[in-house]
Amino acid sequence: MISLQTERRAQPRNPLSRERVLLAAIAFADDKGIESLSMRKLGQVLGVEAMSLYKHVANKEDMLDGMVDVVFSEMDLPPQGVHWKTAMRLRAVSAREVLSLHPWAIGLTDSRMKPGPANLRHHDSVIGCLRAAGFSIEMAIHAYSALDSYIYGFALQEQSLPFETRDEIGEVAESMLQQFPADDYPYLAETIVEHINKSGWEYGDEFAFGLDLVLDGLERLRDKPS
Amino acid sequence: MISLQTERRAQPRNPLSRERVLLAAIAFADDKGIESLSMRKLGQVLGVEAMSLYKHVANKEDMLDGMVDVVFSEMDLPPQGVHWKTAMRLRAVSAREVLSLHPWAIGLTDSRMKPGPANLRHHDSVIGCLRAAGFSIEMAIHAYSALDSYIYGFALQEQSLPFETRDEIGEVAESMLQQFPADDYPYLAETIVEHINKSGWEYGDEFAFGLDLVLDGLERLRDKPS
DNA sequence: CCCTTGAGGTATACAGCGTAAGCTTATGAT
DNA sequence: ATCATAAGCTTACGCTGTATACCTCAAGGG
Repeated sequence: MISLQTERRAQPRNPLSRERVLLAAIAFADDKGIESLSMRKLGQVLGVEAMSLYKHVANKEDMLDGMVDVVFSEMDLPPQGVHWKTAMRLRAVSAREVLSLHPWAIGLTDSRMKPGPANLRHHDSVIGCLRAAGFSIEMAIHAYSALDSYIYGFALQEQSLPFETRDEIGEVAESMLQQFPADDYPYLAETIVEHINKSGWEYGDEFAFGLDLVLDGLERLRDKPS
Repeated sequence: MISLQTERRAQPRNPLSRERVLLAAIAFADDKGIESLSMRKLGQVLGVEAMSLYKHVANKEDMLDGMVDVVFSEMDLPPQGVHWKTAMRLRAVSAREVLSLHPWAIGLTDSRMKPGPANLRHHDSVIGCLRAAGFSIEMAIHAYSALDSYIYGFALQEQSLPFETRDEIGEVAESMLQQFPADDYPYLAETIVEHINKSGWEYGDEFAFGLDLVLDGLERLRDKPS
């Protein structure tokens, strides 16, 4: 009896916490995909019954919100003390990197309606960087909207590509070209055959092109009234 | 007996079809939200048992794919015979419009992995427009990636805004400003108070700004090697 | 005209889901 | 040692997608 107690105290169950739940859920989603993340399976991973999770999380929606905010907290904020373009580029690259590490996050749009503290902190920091660089409030809003649209849109497209590695591109391209008569979509076929399928093309490399397009455009407009 | 048969023939049950199922599903999702679209409820709307739907649709995933392709078919293709910038602007505006009419479509990223014919047709047409305007294959890929990232990203942000009408902006802004001490996110607070909450600001108006930013940038780079 | 046939629709059933309600157990303060 | 409280467990309910087997009925060939 007493020995049992001491044994138990020797290895005390370290209790769950909201943070442990969120981190486990993120790891699960990264690994097996968000669509197969269920409360029961997550409980199993944590050595716990499903209902125990509800002591640390209001419900699944709340858990997803929390997961998204953790993801936001992983993104670098724009560093201070450097040119605004450099700062914006660094935070954009970091944001894309994080979003591609957690591809499920971009799809949880419900969660973005209730932004968590990390999300708000991120927004504030970006706007602050732009304002400090001399952007008017109006231009800062324009700039933020344009940049974030591009970043999230790129992450969304990257995630929904039907291939993940370079090797897969060839297979997918081939099977696509077989499916349609190749005359139905001539330009698409040309693009695939002539370029995508050759050389070391990777979609990820496209990110910098569009990002610089937006940043250069913003620089030109910075001081114009709009 | 015979009269019964003739009566039945007078109003023959017009059978379901894949198209009718898809259109009803789209209407349902537009109306009640994609998250509450279930096979049983959809069957109910169509006056049919849930399992009947499976005669016209392989499974729910296939149905969602089909819905997304219908949405793509609603987007205007870039018109021929006008300046490429005009054509691109028109198709971009149409795409955003369609995506904001069917806000659920942008989140169905799984479906974009198996693009339907309307989706492929759209891609082909856009690439064709750029190539005809003198873009190299490489530059056309760059341009397409940049434009679509911006369009989808904007649609995604627009959808995940916590307000839908102008009136709601004020309420949301007020409740947000109350929630955080206002010193935590000073720039965010400033932006909300000084600009967003005033005047006739609407997020939708931001679309044109970023779009022209990208289009102008592309024009400048069109003939450069990359 | 009858009979077959196959497509369209139904009935039933099952495993898995989120989670409400009430219970037991472990922990930390008194 | 006691006891309040937090952590975890059990059970149960209504909902989901869909496999399987069945029924019904209009169309076409004999």
